[in-house]
Amino acid sequence: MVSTPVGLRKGSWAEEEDKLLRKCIDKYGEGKWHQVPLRAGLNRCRKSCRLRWLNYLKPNIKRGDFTPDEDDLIIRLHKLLGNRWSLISGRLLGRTANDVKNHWNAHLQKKVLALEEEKRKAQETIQTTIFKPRPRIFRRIGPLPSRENITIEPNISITNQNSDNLSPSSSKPVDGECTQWWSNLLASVEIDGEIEPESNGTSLELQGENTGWNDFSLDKDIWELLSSENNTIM
DNA sequence: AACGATATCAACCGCCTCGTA
DNA sequence: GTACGAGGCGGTTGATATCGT
Repeated sequence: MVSTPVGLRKGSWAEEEDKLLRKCIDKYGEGKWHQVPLRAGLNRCRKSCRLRWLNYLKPNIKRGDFTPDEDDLIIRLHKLLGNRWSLISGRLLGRTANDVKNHWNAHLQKKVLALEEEKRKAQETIQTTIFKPRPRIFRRIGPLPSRENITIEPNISITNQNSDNLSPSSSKPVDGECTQWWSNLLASVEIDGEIEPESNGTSLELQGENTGWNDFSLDKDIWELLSSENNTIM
């Protein structure tokens, strides 16, 4: 055994020391740890006595392997609380903070890291199969329609309060932000239409007979989302 | 059987908080 | 307001056990 410069014992506890400490706690109860070494007749520091009692001698301390349920609870609580071992152990009947901490460092940390890595790889796999939104290409066939008031069937009207862009002559005033979005959209129209519009099963082909637009495609989901708002874009 | 690597866990250390004088 | 001591906590260490070669 190692001794401190002031003569206090360190290192593993002997059976006799455990007996003395147990007897002392039985007689005086827990607490007043500064008095325990004297009362018990132990040549140990107060902290050493407290630790030995809390982590080893205290009744109802659960020994043996952690159950899967306990593992699961520790992982969840650690996610919530971080390295607050005393709080975590408080939710696990009979387990000490030291036990939980050791178990985490020896087993669960690796397990959690492995799971996170697995999850990350799975996420990467999913991301590689995601279809990115394609640019919407509008092709004009025929003359541009008047911007005074563009109506997309059935009841979607595009109007603008800004006289520099779309005409204010429409029946309903429009929200500035939405108008800007549409203005930008319209400004991006390919005038000479060299690029063929892409077509797939998820896009919605619309015929704009009255608008001068021969065809354009819009993702169906987006379209439905937009048109669900009373079929009117502001 | 011998040895090194790795895992496990009890114990220690240093710091922080809180109560008290 | 401040100094001090006790209690408590989390990080780290070191001894021992177990496993693989």
